[in-house]
Amino acid sequence: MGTTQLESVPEPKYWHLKTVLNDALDSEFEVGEILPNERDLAARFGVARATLRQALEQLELEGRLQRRRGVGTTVAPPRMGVSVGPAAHAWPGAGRDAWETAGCVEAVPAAAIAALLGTGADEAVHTIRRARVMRGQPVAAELLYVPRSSVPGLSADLTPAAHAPAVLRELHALPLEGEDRAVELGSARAEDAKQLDRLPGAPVLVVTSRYYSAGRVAAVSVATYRADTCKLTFGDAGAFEVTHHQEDRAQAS
Amino acid sequence: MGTTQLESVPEPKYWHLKTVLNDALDSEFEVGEILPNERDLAARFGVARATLRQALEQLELEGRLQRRRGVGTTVAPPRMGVSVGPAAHAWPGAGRDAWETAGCVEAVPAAAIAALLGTGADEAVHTIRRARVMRGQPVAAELLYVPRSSVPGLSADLTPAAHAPAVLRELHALPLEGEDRAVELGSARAEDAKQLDRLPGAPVLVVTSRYYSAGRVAAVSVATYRADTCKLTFGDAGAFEVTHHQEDRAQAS
DNA sequence: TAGTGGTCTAGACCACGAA
DNA sequence: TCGTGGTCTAGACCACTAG
Repeated sequence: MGTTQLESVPEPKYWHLKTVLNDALDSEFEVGEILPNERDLAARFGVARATLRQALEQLELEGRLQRRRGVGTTVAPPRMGVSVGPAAHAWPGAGRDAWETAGCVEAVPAAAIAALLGTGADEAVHTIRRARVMRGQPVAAELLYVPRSSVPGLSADLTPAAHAPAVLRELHALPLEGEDRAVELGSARAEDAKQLDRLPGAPVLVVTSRYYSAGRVAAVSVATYRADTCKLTFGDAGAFEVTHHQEDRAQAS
Repeated sequence: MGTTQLESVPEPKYWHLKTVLNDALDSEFEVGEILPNERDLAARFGVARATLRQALEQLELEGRLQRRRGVGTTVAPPRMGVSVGPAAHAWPGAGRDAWETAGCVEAVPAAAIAALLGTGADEAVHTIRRARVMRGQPVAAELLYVPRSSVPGLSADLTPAAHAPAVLRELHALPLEGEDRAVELGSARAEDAKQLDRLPGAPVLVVTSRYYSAGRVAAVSVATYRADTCKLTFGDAGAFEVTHHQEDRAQAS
């Protein structure tokens, strides 16, 4: 036939639904506004609830929606730009960063962490758990590993409350020579999820950083950022001022 | 009662299933090996196929599995470390990077891109579509936006084949003063998905870069990386040599 | 207690890839 | 043609939040 193909690859329902909802969010809803519940929405669009949920899941992954059990689905604000350095080479937690220390223990890290640190397989290191907070929301859960050899001046007996601050103080006194970073997609484990106020399995951006001093790795940080609410920024120039909504429209066009 | 709670928060089946499968992948399967099909696996674990798929989806998101329609589910190799600069300040595509130009047009970009570039809302810019290939696999689809004012020396009439190389040549001749970067989670649109050999909606890491020259934004790049197969690396030090499997075990411990 | 999202089931059909 | 993963349905029950 001489006619053009109408739809050689028929679009899945949930994909079309996602587009429709995305447009509706731009034109008919305000940030923070609550959507109709899933059963009503599914009925309104004439699909099964599971199909609707497939569309909602994608929109949540893209940071357009926020869903909370027992509450409802709300329109998410634009993603927060979160600087993850290297902003004028600095030790983690130095400066006026909103990091909150949640605890500190000395423990043998996982094999992969020990490999990054260059420590022995059975060597205990200072392990500091921290939370990063922006605009009153937790955005990241971090585990900071500091070998004992990096902070030799540490006094032997410390109260739990004094432990983390003392390690950080010693660490910040070292000359920082360089840093390394890697970013990959992961899913939140139970402990991190709790700290991030999300369910286990929520998508996160895992940032693994190595800090160098005296030609060695002086510390390693594994920080898991909420992928739905955060946009990680790198580099020395100013933060991107474009809003998330504009970027979405850019992608859609 | 004086007994401790057994499970105040009962673990979802798919979550437990994911753990079991993850361990099995480490101990009983080789990279590239094909798993039993979903119907058999579901029956073996005594769950519905949808529940099994929920576990498989998470494992695929974490880069442990690769699923292809009509073929089957295979054990994925460790994620590739992909450098996304700033590696000795360089224009995109300079050096021996495995970028393949797919096309080039002059078009008015989306409003968000125009805002990043600082161009007028109706101003056409050179738009180059490229693919980044590593180890024979496509890892990223990129759109590179170059305003006409950044490459004033460009001859007016160019054949389509000569267009992109000419723009890149002019761009690389400029002095690069700095760069900006942001990383966020997104889902692949149809065009990018095709280029990445994935289905639309596949999770991607969107890297937005601004390149500065003469105090202005000389080019903007929006690159979407396959989130399942890529680990983005930043910084000047050598690449992380830890394998993905080790990292997974580190997370799990 | 009522209403929300989260989990789970047992089916069905479709699109794709390989033989 | 056959087996695979991808989509979709119409239910059900559970966990959580708020009033």
